[in-house]
Amino acid sequence: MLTIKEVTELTGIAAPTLRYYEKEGLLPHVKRNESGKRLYDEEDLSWIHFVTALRATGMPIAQIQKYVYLYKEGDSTISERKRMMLHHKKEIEKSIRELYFNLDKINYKLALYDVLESQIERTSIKI
Amino acid sequence: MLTIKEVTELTGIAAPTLRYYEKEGLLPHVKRNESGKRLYDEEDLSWIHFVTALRATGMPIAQIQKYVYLYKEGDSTISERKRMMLHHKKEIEKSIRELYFNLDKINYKLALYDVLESQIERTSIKI
DNA sequence: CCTTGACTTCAAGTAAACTTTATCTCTTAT
DNA sequence: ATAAGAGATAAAGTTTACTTGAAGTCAAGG
Repeated sequence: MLTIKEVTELTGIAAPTLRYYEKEGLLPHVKRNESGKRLYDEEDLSWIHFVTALRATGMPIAQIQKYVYLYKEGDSTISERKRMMLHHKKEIEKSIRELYFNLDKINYKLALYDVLESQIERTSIKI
Repeated sequence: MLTIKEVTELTGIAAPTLRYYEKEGLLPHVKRNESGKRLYDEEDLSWIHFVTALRATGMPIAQIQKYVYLYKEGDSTISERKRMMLHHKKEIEKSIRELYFNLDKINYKLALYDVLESQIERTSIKI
């Protein structure tokens, strides 16, 4: 069982953020010791990693809340949770496609700069 | 020359957002007619598309402001602008890599759901 | 004992990027 | 001549996701 400090060191997530996630219901079943301090086990850690992956891929807190709520409901919600993940997978793939699409535009801009710089170079030689 | 309404229809960007971008200095040289209404030409449109690409790839407004400021300074800032674009290109590539990395985790989760569902199916058949 | 350090809670504050609202002006169709 | 519709400005409001601050609790070390 890890303290909140150990978890911040292990995950890089700030303690207030961990508390915030828990308060918002993103981290089910985090335990406490006798005096009320948080204790994280392996399962908590894997929830944290999972939530982090969802956040890093743009899933809003509210949607993760809903997912965790379904998780708590038990096995009867498995197909809905799977549907959520499938949908999110498609959203990530869409984000990646859009990033590539816009990356192309940046690369085009960079190519223009190459042309511009070589023009300036040639001009300088002429002078 | 297009009115702001025509530009919103062409680009899908709301009029207040176009005004906001201009006020923040992201759109240089947008002209006005005699009565003060905005008129956009081809160059304005390509700025709008460029700014949109930068925003869609996560560049903050403040950084775009700086870029446009450099652009207004003239040719002497070409190498710095190119450096900015190169840096941003690397940031986009990093985002893409991170999305793929986290997509893997989602796919792993989905695979778990497949296993779970087939288990439930088999259990049902047994009963 | 008592102070220090690591927690706790709750409320308020922050940052970024828009968006909305209120008020005003101008052009045009009736 | 006037009412509607498009557009302008400035200021305030909204949303999302944290982050910070204030105030209190508790166990351990000097």
